[in-house]
Amino acid sequence: MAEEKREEKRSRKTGGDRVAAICTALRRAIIERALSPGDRLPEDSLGERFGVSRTIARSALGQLAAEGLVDLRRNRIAVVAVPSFEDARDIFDIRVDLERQVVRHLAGKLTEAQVKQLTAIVEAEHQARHGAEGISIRLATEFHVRLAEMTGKPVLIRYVTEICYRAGLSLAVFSRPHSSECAVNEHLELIEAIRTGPADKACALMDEHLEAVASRALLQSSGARSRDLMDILAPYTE
Amino acid sequence: MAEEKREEKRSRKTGGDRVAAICTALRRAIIERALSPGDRLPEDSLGERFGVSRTIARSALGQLAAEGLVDLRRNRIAVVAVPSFEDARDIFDIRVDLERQVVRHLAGKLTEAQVKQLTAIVEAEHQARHGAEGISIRLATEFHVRLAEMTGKPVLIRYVTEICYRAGLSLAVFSRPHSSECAVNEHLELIEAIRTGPADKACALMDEHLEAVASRALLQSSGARSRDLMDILAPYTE
DNA sequence: GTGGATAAAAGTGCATACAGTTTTTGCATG
DNA sequence: CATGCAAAAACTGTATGCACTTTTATCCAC
Repeated sequence: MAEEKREEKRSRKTGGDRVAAICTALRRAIIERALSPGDRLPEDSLGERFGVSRTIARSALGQLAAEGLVDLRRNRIAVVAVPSFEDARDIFDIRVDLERQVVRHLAGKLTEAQVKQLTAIVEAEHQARHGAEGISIRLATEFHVRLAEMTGKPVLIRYVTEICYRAGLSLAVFSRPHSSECAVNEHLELIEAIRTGPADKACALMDEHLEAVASRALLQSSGARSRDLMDILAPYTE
Repeated sequence: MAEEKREEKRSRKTGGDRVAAICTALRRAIIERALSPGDRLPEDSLGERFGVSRTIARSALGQLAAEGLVDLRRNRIAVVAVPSFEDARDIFDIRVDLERQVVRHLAGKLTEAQVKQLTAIVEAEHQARHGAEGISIRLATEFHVRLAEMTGKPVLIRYVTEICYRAGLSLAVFSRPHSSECAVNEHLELIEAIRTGPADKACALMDEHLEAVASRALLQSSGARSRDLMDILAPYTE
């Protein structure tokens, strides 16, 4: 069994950045909730799963740890990060600022092609609305990431992308199943506001949207799933 | 010569995160301008210099690349990143937002000990005012990083720290020798405003301060040192 | 059974070896 | 004397091996 060499198809010569490939796969698995906060990510298994050595898997984990998606402690197995409630709040605060910048740069400047691209994503969100929840969340994230990419500003893109993924992970911890995304309409309104509107108006709408997402998830359920011993035992300690 | 085993003193047993040690050293070298944008960082030399294998050096470079301080391209030697002018501008824009958050959280809440700590840094800045320029820049950066640390918010601390280092690197590219930091007084005023003042006022002062630093460096010298072939040859192409 | 020592298993930390890829150097040629 | 071009040197990409740590499983006393 161990000797099976599956996936030997690809050229295997100059494998175009396999670390990045693993990162991409894991990011997606995390945002779609195929992986949950706290899940273990042993280097061996990871490497075997992707057909690479531990070296590569380890490097990918390091990268994801730098992005705040993975928790890496010395001599310990890596785990999907488990953001605290405070972390989640801070992540959303920063996200608001960053995305406001995105909107400011884009307001009134979207090309027709860009509008079409964004609308397509929202359309996909609409389709996925009753399917697996993970897909909805991924598409919602993709909407914001794509928006950032349209600024063409590498630095801004990098930070927005990272913070969006972290926000998605935070939601996995603190939002309960069905409170997540009724936000499809809000995305449509956003497109319209950015396309036509003055920057201030569009920014305000983005603020509102993000604050709504955060509230739906964070405020009302602060610790809904927080399997913290203290909370669980609270009713019993009298 | 090659066989010399210097630095064999330390226990060598369970070296407490040597990757982080290298990162710290390089970050500091970069911010102090001992390393300049574009300088080469071969894994071998780096490893030898720090008494570790290429594995560790490589990992450190990966980390710094994730922070935007190092440029890493496949099969190519790593170099200290060379931010473009647009990057620099975007970095400062993001910095303003992040540091505004810091100030907002801290306004009116600094303890006496914290004020003392900050004042000590500014004092050191004052001392270093006529010494090596690199030291001044490091201390100025340290002031902002320490401020962020006082919020106790890990996420915010991480992003502010990273963006401050990137800003420092940007200044290395775009600010000319003596335009950098006359900002010692501004730091003192900031401490005072944050200690006493209402959040809005302190935020405004921080905005002003950062905008001033950016202007002194970025606007007036847009490309002063941009050793871009196109610029250098422009006068000759008629 | 329950607690607890202890040995096996599973994993990480790191150096090293080797294959493949630039980059440099040295040399012959026009 | 510039210009290719080919061989050597310098580096990176990745797998693997071994030491050390943590976790899990085992077994024995009580």
